[in-house]
Amino acid sequence: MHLVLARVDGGLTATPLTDAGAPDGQPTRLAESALRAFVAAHDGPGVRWVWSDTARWYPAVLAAGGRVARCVDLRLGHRLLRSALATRGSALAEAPVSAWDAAAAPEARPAPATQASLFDDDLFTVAAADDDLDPVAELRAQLDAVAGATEPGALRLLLAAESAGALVAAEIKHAGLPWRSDVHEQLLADALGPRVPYGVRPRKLEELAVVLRQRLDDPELNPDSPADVLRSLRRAGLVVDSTRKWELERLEHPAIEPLLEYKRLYRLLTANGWTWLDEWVQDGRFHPEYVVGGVVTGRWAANGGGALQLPKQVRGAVVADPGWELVVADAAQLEPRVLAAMSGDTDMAAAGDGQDLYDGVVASGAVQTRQQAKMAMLGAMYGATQGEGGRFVPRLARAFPRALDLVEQAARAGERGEPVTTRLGRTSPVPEQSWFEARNRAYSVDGAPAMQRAVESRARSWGRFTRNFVVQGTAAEWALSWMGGLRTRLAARTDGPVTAGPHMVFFVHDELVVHAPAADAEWVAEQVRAAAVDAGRIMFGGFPVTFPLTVAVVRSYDQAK
DNA sequence: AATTAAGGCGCG
DNA sequence: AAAGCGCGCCTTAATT
Repeated sequence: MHLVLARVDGGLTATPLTDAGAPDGQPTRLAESALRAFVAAHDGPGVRWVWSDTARWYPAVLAAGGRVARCVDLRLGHRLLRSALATRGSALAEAPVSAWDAAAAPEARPAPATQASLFDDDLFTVAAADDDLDPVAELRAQLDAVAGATEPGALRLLLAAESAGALVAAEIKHAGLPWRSDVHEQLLADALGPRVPYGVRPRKLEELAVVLRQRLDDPELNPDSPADVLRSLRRAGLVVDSTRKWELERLEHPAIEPLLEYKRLYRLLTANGWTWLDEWVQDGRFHPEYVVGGVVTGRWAANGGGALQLPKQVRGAVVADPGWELVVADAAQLEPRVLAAMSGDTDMAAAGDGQDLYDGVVASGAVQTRQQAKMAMLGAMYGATQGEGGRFVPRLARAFPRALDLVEQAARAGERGEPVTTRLGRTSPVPEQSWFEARNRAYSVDGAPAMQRAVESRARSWGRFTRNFVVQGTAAEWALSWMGGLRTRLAARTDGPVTAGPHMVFFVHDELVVHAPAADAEWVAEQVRAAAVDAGRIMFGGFPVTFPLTVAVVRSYDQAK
């Protein structure tokens, strides 16, 4: 059954509906402070909590020590179904833009918890009223759209996975990634020197700056300014177009080594230095705010703190609590495996069966080395035409025609301005109107050749986007299925708050970190693997593709891999 | 003073 | 001239 939560003048209603959306009893009226108890009393295997936005409703439940098994995130569903090819023409897709199309309003932040407010009902405040949103009507519209869709089963999986992901994201933010500030600070001191106030150059950087000015014979050089550095390098007689790392690495000059070191440390300081630590780590936890579906392909984005760019350099500060372990799991060569499965390429799937997929490609004879196999595979999925990647793509196409044909077809569709879809039906955007207008103009009687070249270039660019969309998006669906399944498995282990037992604390596209009591760690590792097997079946049925993981049980994140 | 663009680099 | 995909976020430099 569905239990639809809504906010009405000063309180909440919970409206029971059947799985099909029909009335299933009287709505219950309750006070906001009663939500946690109500959830605890009514949650169960057959229940789906329906709400406007997980990010607005669920934090209050979590803060009160509660949790839910399943939910329907209406705003995420709305966005998927409005744009999906499979629901084109549905009432939901045809309706004018409404409040459901707006981004979710930010979560109402409870006042900082004081000793008194910890026991105050105000802490459980959910969110401001969504007066213009009718979740019951919206749920029915979504159920109707799915029922009339060309592939309702896939869409149901997609919606369930997206909503499960929303629960995971909220729980990760709630629990936080264990973070040892003292370890981080030691690491910064070792690399940069003693802590300095914001705006002051740390000792190690200052020393490198002195060396740079001397070796470039430029006493005024500001190494923080790329334009300044570029001028200085050219004055020293170096032929260089930018100060990008890969370009500098090709140069022979005594200033290059300290310059690269300066840039490396400067990056550490500005991205994950003392300022970051002060702003993002509280009470031994980093609380990443993920944006579910924040990337067009369906990948998550992150808001603040750079959760999806956590440098390997600082992962040593991620340390399990005493008596706990981190279970770090990484899906090996996820995207090529997804491509093999979605294209039905049994040869490519076989290349990855029970081994590193790139090694399997080498064993197939298509290329000579693992590095070539990797470059070629990435090149095929990204649309490389030149360089190391582009060079070996044709060999891959001969060895694995079905897989390569799938991405090729996606690229052609994109070049024509058509949408493409993932395995479960997430649909790519189409180019802006101006893209089509420019194309039509270029191919009309007065289209200049330069104009046509520009248009063709834009078309190929969009084709590379759609080429990658189908693979990256389907991989994101696999990852959502993996996480959602793991979440259910972990939840069955422990009652009570999410953080009482093993729980997810970090996620980066194809990698997961679970914080687990030491006694549970091996069990968790098994569950992580089992969830990956489940995800493969959910997405690709009986197709013989495997999704091997590297799983490590470690004390700190840097010890994995 | 505030906003936008460009350069650059971290992650997958 | 074009150049393998998707992001977020830091800084400096340019613009309003």
